[in-house]
Amino acid sequence: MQKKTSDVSQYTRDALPAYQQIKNYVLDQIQHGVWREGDLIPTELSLCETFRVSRMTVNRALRELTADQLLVRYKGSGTYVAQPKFQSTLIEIRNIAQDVRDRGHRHTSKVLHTGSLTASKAQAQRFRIRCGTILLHSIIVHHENDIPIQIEDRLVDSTVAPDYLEQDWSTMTPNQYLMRVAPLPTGQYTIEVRLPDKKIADSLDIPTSQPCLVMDRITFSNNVFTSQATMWHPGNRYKFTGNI
Amino acid sequence: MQKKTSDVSQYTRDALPAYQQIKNYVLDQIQHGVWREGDLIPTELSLCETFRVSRMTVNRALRELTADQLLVRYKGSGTYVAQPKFQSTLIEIRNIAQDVRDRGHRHTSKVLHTGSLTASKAQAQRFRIRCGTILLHSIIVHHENDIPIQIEDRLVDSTVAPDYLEQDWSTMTPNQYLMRVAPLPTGQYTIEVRLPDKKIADSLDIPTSQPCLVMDRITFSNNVFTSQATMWHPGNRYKFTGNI
DNA sequence: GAGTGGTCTAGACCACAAT
DNA sequence: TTGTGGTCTAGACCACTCC
Repeated sequence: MQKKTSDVSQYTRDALPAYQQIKNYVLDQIQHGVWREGDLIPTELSLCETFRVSRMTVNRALRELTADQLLVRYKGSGTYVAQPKFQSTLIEIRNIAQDVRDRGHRHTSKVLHTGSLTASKAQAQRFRIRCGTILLHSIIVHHENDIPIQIEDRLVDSTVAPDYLEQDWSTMTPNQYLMRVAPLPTGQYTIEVRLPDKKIADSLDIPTSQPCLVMDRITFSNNVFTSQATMWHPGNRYKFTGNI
Repeated sequence: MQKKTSDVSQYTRDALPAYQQIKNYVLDQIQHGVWREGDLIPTELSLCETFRVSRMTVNRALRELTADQLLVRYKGSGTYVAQPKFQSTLIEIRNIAQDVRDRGHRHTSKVLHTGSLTASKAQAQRFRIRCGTILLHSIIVHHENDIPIQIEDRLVDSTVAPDYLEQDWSTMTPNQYLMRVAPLPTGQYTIEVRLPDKKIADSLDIPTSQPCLVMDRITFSNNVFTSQATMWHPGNRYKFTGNI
């Protein structure tokens, strides 16, 4: 083990191309929180010495990670860890009523329920975890300017985030928290139209006859299950927007 | 003008990096139909001579286009124009009823309307085009196993695809066609819940009281407006799925 | 064996940022 | 002025495909 320069022998052992080994090294530094958002990372020449390769090889690794939006690079300045892309997918919930209005949105949230349970057989299969794994459960209503915009029903793997239920959701959303403890999320989602039950309708301040936009999302970090969430939005007031 | 090797002087004039000039050249050959899906394109060494650059520069251009899924490359064989990717975004419409069923889906489509119009002031602003630009208009119903799954109401810029209305939609969807004439699409979309009018409801074989999942999408290719589409899906039968 | 893409080197010149 | 990333060269060796 060295001090200033990390020991990278674990990355150079395998038969992968050198540029891929460097990419894996950088990815791991970010994923394990050694390098955080906005941090300046080693220069190309520094990585050349560390990995004993030419500059073009390091350049390719860093250029590809930049194309993947994991790094940002500035000529004359250096290479930095990028801010994570917004919400994981297409999410960015727009208030139809206030679409034309300015900003100054005030976000508040209210915890309706917290608890824990053990994964059922169906959940275990769907989440690719062992049956009986402890899952932490939260139901939170999010408001924008005192208007409910989302009910978030979420399950979190307790082995990934044992302190999940102790967080203060007035200063941080579950998404923000999970992006920190489980970066580089992958997963699947569905979007559909559903009618809310009485409890959900009341919490969203809508009648049970009002169809909702429902997003269901399962996320993994490093191929390990992190969280599952079902998010309900009143269909008369909100829509999803995104970029391609 | 040359014969076997194209005249590429129009690409090498500007001050762009050499690898970008080569990328633009390849993109144009595909966009203008000179090179079509599955075609073998010139080798790296051939492009080195054409553009008078080193192999690493050509390699970078072709490698980036491969990462963008526009080309596929085989060691020992050559570089080919890729088959266009499916739907542009997160789309992949699942039939809830047949979710568990096998494949063997049969896709058919029926053209409800075609025509052309000139861009209104609002459209011109929204699409970033000049007022009065000729837009080609189509309304198509897509069926899967004879069940209507989507109404696609689309506007296409006639300068990008003047022969749009002459296509045979039984062999190709508008999306597939547009991917060929305008590769690397970018743009924005929204997803919302809406009630269909009588005409849309009838075409989708649902009552007007059935909420629909509606996706609206504007696409640009090379920062030039290509197309806008509004797509209606019956909310009781279908949902969107995707990966993060 | 000839041709292809996949990777890599050890230099180089440049534009730009920080100082 | 020094250090950074952006680009480019003119070679090289390799694995693979096709003949």
